[in-house]
Amino acid sequence: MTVNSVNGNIVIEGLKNFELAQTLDCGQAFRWSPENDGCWRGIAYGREVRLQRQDDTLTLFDMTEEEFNGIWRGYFDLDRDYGSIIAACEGNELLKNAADYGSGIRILAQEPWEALCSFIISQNNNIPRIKGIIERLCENFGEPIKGGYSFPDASVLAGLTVEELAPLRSGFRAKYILDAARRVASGEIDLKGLKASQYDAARERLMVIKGVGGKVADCTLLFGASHIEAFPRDVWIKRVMSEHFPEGLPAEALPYAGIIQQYLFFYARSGALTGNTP
DNA sequence: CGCCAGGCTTCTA
DNA sequence: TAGAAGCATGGC
Repeated sequence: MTVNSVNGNIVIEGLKNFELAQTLDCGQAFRWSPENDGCWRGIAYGREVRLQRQDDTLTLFDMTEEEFNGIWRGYFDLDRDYGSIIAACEGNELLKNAADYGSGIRILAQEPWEALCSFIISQNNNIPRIKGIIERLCENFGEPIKGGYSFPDASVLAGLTVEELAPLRSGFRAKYILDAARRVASGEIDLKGLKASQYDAARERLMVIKGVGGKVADCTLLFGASHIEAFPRDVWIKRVMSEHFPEGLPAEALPYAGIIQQYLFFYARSGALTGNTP
C-alpha cells in the first residue's frame, strides 16, 4: 500500500481487502451513503469525508497527510492484514465462504460515543430507521459543519430531557440515550479508556448503562474501541451459531472473532445461507 | 394490514 | 433463574 498527497487529496494504491460498499453499508456505521457519481460520503470525527474507489486506487478528497495519518488511516483500519485473517478461515467451509464473500469489509474505528449511542438506538430496530433517528439526532443537537452536522457530544445530550428528544422519534430508546449520555458526561463511564481496558472489564462497565446489554456493549467495543475479540450476537448470528457452530467458533478464529462476526453477519443477511429470514 | 427489526428491562412461574 | 411479555416506531 502506498499513500501519496496529490492536489490536496490522499491517493492510496495497492490496497487489498477494502470495498467501500461492503465496509460502509454493512451495518457497522450509519452515516455513510453512496453518491450518484460513484463516490461515498459520510460524516465522522466532526467532518465530512468523500471517498472514491477506482480499480486499485482509493482517493480521499480534500485531506492532508497529517489528517489522514492522524484519524482516517486508523478509522478505515488500513494497517491491519485482513488477508491473513481470511486465510485463517480456510479450515472451515462456512467461514471460508463467508470470509470470501465479505473480503472487502474492514472494521471501522468509530468514535466510541457515536458507536455506543448508535447501537443503543439499533436495538429492536431496522437499519433504515436507525439511520433516520441518528440523522435527526445530529440535525437537532450536533454542530453545523460543512456538508451537514457533527454527531452531538454526550455532554450536550446529558442536559436534555426525554421530551426534548421527541423529534428523534426514537421511542423507548430515548431514556437509554440520556442515561448513557449522563454517565459518559459525568465521567462515570470512561469511553476514552475503553480501548486500553481489558475486554471483559470494559464490557461489564458498559452494561451498567440502562439499555445496554451484551450485544450493544460488544458493538461499542468492536466498532468504537477496536476490540476485535468482541463478538456481538444479534438474531442473525445467534441463528448461524446454533445451526453451524453449536460448540462456538473454531479456536483459531477467536482472537479476531469480531471480524469473523462481520463476515458471518454480512453473509447470512445476504441470503446465501438458508433463505433470508432469521 | 401484520410482522419484524444488529435487544433490553421487567414481570412471572 | 429461566422464559415470556412489553416496549415505540415505522420499514416492508
